[in-house]
Amino acid sequence: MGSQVLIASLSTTPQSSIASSSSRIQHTLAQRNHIPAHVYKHPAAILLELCTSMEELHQIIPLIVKNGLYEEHLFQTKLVSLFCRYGSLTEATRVFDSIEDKNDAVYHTMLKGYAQNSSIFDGFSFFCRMMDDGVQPVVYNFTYLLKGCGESCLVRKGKEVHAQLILNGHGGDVYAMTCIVNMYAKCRLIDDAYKVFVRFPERDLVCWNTIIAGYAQNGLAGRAIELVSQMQGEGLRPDPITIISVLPAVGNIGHLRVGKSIHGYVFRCGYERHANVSTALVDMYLKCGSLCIGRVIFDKMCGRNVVSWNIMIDGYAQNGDSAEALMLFEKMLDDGVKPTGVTIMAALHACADSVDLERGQFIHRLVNELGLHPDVSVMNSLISMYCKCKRVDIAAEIFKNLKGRTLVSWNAMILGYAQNGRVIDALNHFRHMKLQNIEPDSFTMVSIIAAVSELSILCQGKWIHGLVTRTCLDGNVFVKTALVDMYAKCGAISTARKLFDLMDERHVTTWNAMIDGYGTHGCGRDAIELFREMENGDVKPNNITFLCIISACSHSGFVEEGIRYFSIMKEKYGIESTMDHYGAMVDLLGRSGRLNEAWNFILNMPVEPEINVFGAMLGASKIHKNVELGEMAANRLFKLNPNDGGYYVLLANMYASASISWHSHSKKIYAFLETLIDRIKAAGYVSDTDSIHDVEDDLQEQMVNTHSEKLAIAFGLLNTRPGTPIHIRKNLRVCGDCHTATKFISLVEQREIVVRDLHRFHHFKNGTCSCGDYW
DNA sequence: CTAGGGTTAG
Repeated sequence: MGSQVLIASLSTTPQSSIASSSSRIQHTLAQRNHIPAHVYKHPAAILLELCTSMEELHQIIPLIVKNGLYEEHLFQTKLVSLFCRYGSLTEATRVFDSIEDKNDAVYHTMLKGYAQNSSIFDGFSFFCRMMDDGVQPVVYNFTYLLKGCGESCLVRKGKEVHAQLILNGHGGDVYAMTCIVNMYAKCRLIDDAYKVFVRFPERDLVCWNTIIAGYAQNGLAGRAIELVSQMQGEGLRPDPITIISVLPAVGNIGHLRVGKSIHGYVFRCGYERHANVSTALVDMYLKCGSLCIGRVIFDKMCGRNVVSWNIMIDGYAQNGDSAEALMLFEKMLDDGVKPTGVTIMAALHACADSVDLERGQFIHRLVNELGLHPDVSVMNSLISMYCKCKRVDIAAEIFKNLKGRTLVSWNAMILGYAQNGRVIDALNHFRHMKLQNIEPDSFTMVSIIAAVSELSILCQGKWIHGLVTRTCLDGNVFVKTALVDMYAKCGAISTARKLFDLMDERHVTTWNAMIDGYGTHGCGRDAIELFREMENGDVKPNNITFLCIISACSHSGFVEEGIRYFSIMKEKYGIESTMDHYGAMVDLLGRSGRLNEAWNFILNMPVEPEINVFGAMLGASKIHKNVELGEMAANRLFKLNPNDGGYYVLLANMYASASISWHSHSKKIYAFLETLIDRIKAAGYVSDTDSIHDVEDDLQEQMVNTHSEKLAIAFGLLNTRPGTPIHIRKNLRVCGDCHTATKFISLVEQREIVVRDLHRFHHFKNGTCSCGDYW
């Protein structure tokens, strides 16, 4: 605006009146005593000082040319500098090239432009040209290059500059050496950074801040905090930048006590007026899990910027409070704050968590309006959101059109397919990714392993294990956990345990996977033993751990133990129950036959029971043939969701009629099955028609005898060598008759048969089942 | 032209 007035007046009024109106600027310029007064006093020089955008610059240039000032070094250098600042290296270079007698200053300015606005390699090329042209570099020229080396992680180049500086006798220059420390830290060579730092003859606040930020950014939070104390021991007081550098580290290790003491210091110094300091405080509290304190600071801070909003919204999203995250996001839009890519990613995260497709699509439109579609990270978040909302089709379309896909994009898609049960698509996508020479990472492998686990096919599982080993990703704790889970899901529970035992580092999900594995295999004792081991270790159980252990107790009939776990969850670990925990408890009580207790448990729940709770009640009523409670549960179920009620009825009917008659070998299988049934009947098997009603008597036996699991076992026996264990997977609960029949088959055929049903594993061997007829 | 340090993110 100031420039606009000046531009207007420059064309109409004498120079002197304009110059007198900007005496402060003129004074600054006058200090540059090597510049002739007629140049620095010229109004065009003042205009350039006030210039704030490329548009204004383009308006000023004709005036400079018209006044014959274009030949003056001051103007040439200033133009090069401004073009660089506004990001146009082309125009800067055009001005630079047109200068016939270039002075050192314009070389230095051009170098700065290249180092900051172009690839660091262009910076080095220009540096070489400058040397060839006989221009001697000054110390600060190296600092431009060092910054670029740090940003691009170019250690080799950085070390060259380091050597150059030492050779030129700048080893004691605090400014240059601080740049070196920063460069090593950014290149993740924090030890090298520290070696340079300790050799400083005198340490000022800036170099301390550099090394503190270096440790913080390299994940060494404790060391960063330690250095702040050390710095204070040397009589230096942390400034806002020290605070902003160290707080993320405090948050990362969740050290609330240290965070609070820093907060106290900030308060005493009055630093909370700095928006960035308050923002860093909010971030720290959120990362330490103290959402309320973070929110209070956020609500009363002045000068909230988009980063503050982003941190707050993401804080809620990360803590699972999607509703509050989205509420805040809308408030931000209402306040007229323009979202950035980070905002959008946090909001999409919240949409995905709450499976809110409608809002997700609104944000998708917003992405286009804001012109954020070239941001690959934002597009990756959209892919994840659509996958989570079961719209893999839309996600795949976005992926197809995505320019500059990253590994994250591929991972999001693979995970999406895996989570939506599209195992084949997941594997195909993985194959395409490798064909394009994109190297998988631990995230890729976790998704692929999870997808393969779905199949419950042991040989596939072993194949993926081999693949993981070949890609050298088998050291990652999450990959190993996925493998433990996979072996358990493929029925190889002892292999799972062997892998678990071999792990030197275990995450809470690792324990959960193993406990759940024992649970679904009916090894309740092992699950309880493992939980005890966990309680004595360093890893704290979470709400999923309790879900696994309660369900393990349920599968093995350890009702009292299950009840105890449910109570210590809240009392000892302060973990609140979710709807899944209530469902697991109803299952625990109901399955063991304590149906009235289960019903009372539902009536006494502090929150409204949802579908899963009544579903468990209905299932238990069915097992124990309690029609009265079963109907009550079913009624509540239909009220909550009529469609799901239909699903349950369908489930019951399908149970009796499922078959694999489509199979090409069906005739052969049916014939074989007939002889098999005869053989097990000879061994004492009696067909149970109890579970089928409304069908004519003579058809009943035939229907039961052709249940899908019997057909599948027959298929397995026909197609594998004698003695090979047979793995069967069933998406419903195994029926009583099939269970009995399978026991007999395992005896007469001398085969180990592993059946995975909707809830658990059954290991049949020599006429008995691992579930002890309890499931 | 005339130098060095900082915050959000799968």
